[in-house]
Amino acid sequence: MAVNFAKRVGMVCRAIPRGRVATYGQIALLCERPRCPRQVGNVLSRGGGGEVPAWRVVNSQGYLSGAKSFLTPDFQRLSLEAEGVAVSPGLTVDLKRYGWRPAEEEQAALRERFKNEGI
DNA sequence: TTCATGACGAGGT
DNA sequence: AACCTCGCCATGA
Repeated sequence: MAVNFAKRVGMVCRAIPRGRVATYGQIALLCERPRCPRQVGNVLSRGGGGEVPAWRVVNSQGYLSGAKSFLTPDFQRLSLEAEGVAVSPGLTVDLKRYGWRPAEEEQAALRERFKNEGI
């Protein structure tokens, strides 16, 4: 494999601040794999390379598409609400309000870490 | 090694 | 709004 995708996904997810959410597509971009949002989901569903706050990842519409893959179906919703993220009855969050928007410096720092750790 | 499987996303109907 | 189709490609069996 060219790079360790799973480790990158884990690293990026751990960079998502408490109280914010990121989309699969966004994670893929930050992993420098722009066409792999689906693979991000694959990785997370298998545990995501270490301890990862996978509940902060939602789809491009803000929907908690992975909710049923956690220990219990409401684990993701409860986790998000516990850190201040409002989850609608339809199991969606407002990306405008809670979407993570990493500064360019933070994105560069992640790329640097990929390089340093050879992943 | 090949092959089926998706926690996706964009575009179309 | 609510489907449906298709391209995508890292995993694991």
